Amino acid sequence: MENIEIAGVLEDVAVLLQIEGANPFRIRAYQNAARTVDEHTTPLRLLVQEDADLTELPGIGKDLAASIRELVTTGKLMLLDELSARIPYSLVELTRLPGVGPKKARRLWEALDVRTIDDLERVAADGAVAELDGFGARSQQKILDGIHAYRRHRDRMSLSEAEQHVEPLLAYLQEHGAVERLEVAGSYRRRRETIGDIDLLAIASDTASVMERFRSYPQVERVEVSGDTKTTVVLRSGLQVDLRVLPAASYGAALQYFTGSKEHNVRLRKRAVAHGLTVSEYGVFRADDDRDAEDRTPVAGREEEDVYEALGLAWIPPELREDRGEIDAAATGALPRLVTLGDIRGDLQMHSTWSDGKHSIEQMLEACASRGYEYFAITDHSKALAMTGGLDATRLRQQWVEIDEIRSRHDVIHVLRGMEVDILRDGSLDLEDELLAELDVVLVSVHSLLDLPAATQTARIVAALEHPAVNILAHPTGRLINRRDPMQLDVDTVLQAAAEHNVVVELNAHPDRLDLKDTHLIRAKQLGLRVVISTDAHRAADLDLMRFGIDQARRAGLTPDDIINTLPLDRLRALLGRQ
DNA sequence: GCCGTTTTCGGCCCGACTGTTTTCAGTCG
Repeated sequence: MENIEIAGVLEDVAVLLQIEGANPFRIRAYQNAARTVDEHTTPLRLLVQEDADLTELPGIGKDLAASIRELVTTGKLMLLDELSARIPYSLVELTRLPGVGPKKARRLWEALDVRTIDDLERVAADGAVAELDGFGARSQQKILDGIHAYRRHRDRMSLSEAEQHVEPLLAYLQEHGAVERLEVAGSYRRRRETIGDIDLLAIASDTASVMERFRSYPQVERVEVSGDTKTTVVLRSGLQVDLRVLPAASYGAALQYFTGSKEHNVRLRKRAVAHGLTVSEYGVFRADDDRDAEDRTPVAGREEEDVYEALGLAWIPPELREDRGEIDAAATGALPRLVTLGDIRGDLQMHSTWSDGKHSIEQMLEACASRGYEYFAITDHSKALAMTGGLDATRLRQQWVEIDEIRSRHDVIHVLRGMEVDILRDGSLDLEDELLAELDVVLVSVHSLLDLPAATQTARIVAALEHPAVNILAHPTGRLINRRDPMQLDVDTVLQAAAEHNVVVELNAHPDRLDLKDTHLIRAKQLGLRVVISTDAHRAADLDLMRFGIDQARRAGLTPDDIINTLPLDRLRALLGRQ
């Protein structure tokens, strides 16, 4: 059982406990444990095998350690069986509908025998929900709308897609004269790979007219909530957007609060309490200040930096705000100097017309040069990927002739001879050793047989990494966000093999891939691995996707030193030299 | 159910909005 599955079971237990009306702190303990498990970079099943002490993990005590052990060894959890004997397990899914929480799920079940979303849709359509105490016609309609939306938008939107909806909205709001300041907070600002909804914050001289303009945005499909300080709309794209208009004195506190994450904020508030302070979206206040809210004088709140400073912390970049140790680092001056787009000196994965790229090597060179790069690698596919026009030995040598000719005409930017070589079924490489030895940079990756069993897939990739010519493992898990799950793979074993054989792991910057993901990159860094951020461009414009890779790298706390394509060419070449 | 530079018991983060309430519960972030 993988960590994500264990975490899922613990989350379900928490929901069932909520429906049952259990002690809220016990519920929170399960939620916290689920998160710890989900974020843990090594599979807990390995720790269980080694008989490691699970109570060393944050939020895991004696009972939860035993539960995890039970899940890993038996695949089941007695507690869950007991709970689902009393409450239908399917009520858990019901609580994922907007407006339906544990209490309402229970009421619907007890009064109307609703167990599934389909049940709920039927009784709501019949009008039975509106008759229940605590429900009405509006909440019944909201439930029906929620079911519709749930089925339509089960997946979170990718960050890049969300940007395409948010940027025009920002421009539209900025045009309004009353808007003095406007920013996106939430997971969008933290640059998470997918976005649930959008949190906008604004300072405005005339709140009501800004809210009116927001509600009138042409892309608004419906208005969910509209009050003095907050309006929520749903755009035609299905994206929910909240706008909060705030006084300038609390803007920084609100920006901090609504940027989150929730876990980061919980940790921050606990720290505040320990310092005799209290933090809310209105500011930092002294805990002993018991005047009415509007009479209190904030210690800080106007700027986000002030909020952190009041708590004895350096300002923390939003990408790090996931409660993964960043608050301690900010307290001790140990925050990493995160990589930026400006640190990048080249791009080490892209395709040309020699295989499935849309532009010639010369055109890619011009595009890289215009982005200020010192070098780039042409890494067309190998022959196993016939559908992409993958290169065999003969055509690869022909490509090198063209590269040599191009090199002779350009001395500002350097072209590296590379290839994205397919890893075959048995872990061998799709190119002869003599040619591999003549390449400047060798990427290997899996494009076929993505559904092998985990042990087989892991062994296949590890075997490829053992080949002495390999420099980079490209898009290691093969996932496509919201479209294709990662390969069944023991990522930790693969990373350890990469470390052992001096192979660099790729952070594929394409927003549909972002592979490796942030937690994997954190683990890679722990193992001392180096990372390359590459766009995998198939056309010149794709080179601009680099920034999504930078976002993801920053979320993992990576610095320029962790990333090989921040190196100047001579040091990069030395690093890529045969091991 | 977890946790401990006051603690092994007694805490555990905070506020807005909605709908159905006639003073507030539930949900959400």
